[in-house]
Amino acid sequence: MKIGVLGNLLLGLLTSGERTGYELTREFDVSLANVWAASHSQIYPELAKLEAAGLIRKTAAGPRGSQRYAITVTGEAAVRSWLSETSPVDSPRTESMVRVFFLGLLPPDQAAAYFADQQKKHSEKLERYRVYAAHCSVDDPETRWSRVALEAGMRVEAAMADWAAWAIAELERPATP
Amino acid sequence: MKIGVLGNLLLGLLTSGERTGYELTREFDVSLANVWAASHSQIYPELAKLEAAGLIRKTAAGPRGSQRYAITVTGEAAVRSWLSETSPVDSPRTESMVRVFFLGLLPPDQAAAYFADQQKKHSEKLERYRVYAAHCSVDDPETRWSRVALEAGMRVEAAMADWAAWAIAELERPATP
DNA sequence: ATATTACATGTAAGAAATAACATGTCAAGA
DNA sequence: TCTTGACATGTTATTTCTTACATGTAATAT
Repeated sequence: MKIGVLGNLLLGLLTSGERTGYELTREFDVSLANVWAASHSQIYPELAKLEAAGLIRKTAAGPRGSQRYAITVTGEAAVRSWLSETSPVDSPRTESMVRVFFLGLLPPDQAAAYFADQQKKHSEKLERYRVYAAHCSVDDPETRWSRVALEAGMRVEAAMADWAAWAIAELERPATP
Repeated sequence: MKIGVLGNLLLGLLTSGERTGYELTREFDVSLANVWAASHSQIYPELAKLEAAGLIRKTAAGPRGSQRYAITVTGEAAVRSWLSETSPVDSPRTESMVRVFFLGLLPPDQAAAYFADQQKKHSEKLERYRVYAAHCSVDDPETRWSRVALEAGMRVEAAMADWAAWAIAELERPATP
């Protein structure tokens, strides 16, 4: 039974305490969505799979038929081994960058509009990250790693917003021979 | 017959001239792989699908059973409409950032080693981009959009390399109360 | 009372992606 | 001649992801 990134991500979350599927889904919606998106229709079956593999187990049943899951000793070993014995493989699927390659198919004003839109989106995301980062600190063991991840997000969004501004300026600039 | 990002990407490439499946595959390997990865086992069936939809057509058959494809008028209309009438949706799948959230499960030296590894990888990628960017120019209509995309890549890789260095420094720094 | 919203968990169908299997051509060098 | 490597195109099985369908509970506001 092979566990992928989503499975290990769920295991990782459960190392910091028990959760229901619903709570895990919400954690994806609010913070994890920026690095790895997943909807409840993926999460519930994955939890069932992890349970079948003995990596998590059900603890108490809550109010509205909610099921609380806790990580098992085997599960903790699995997530640790994933972290220390394998290397991350990022395979990019960045539609917004794909489009850049084909902007020549659009009239120049539409190409410029594309970058303006990108600049806006990245600036807004940067702003959201900044607000969130205010609640985190590398000195707080609770929020330390979120803060480190946010730092990457903020730097990347700032870089992308700057890039979009650069692109707009470059497109306006008369060609230098 | 709905065309996804991969299909539109292939159409986009074919707007700049006829290609074989093999040539398209290589273009993914060398440059496009940085924004959208695809292997030949995805590309060949997708080409068949695009042909069935009348968006591309076979032209000459080359040496080793190679098939050359050209975009049709319908195909060009399709890729233009994709560019102008839809917005990009980037859903992140960044395993390397996922892992950051769980570095607390590893001993501190292994966490630091993770960032050192990330710094190395991003620096190396930046270097590769720089080499490639030397062959491109925004003033050259042939390489203009590659150059713009590369600019984003270089800024992001630089930001990520800096981030990794920052993270290492932060982890070494004694906590400020 | 009733309606709405948030809580809570699933399944099913289809699309997309990965890894593996499978086959064959042509050129260059040993 | 033979072998290696680059060229060239497919299929199959599996996993992963998205979208939509489907159901029901508890709290709050009207």
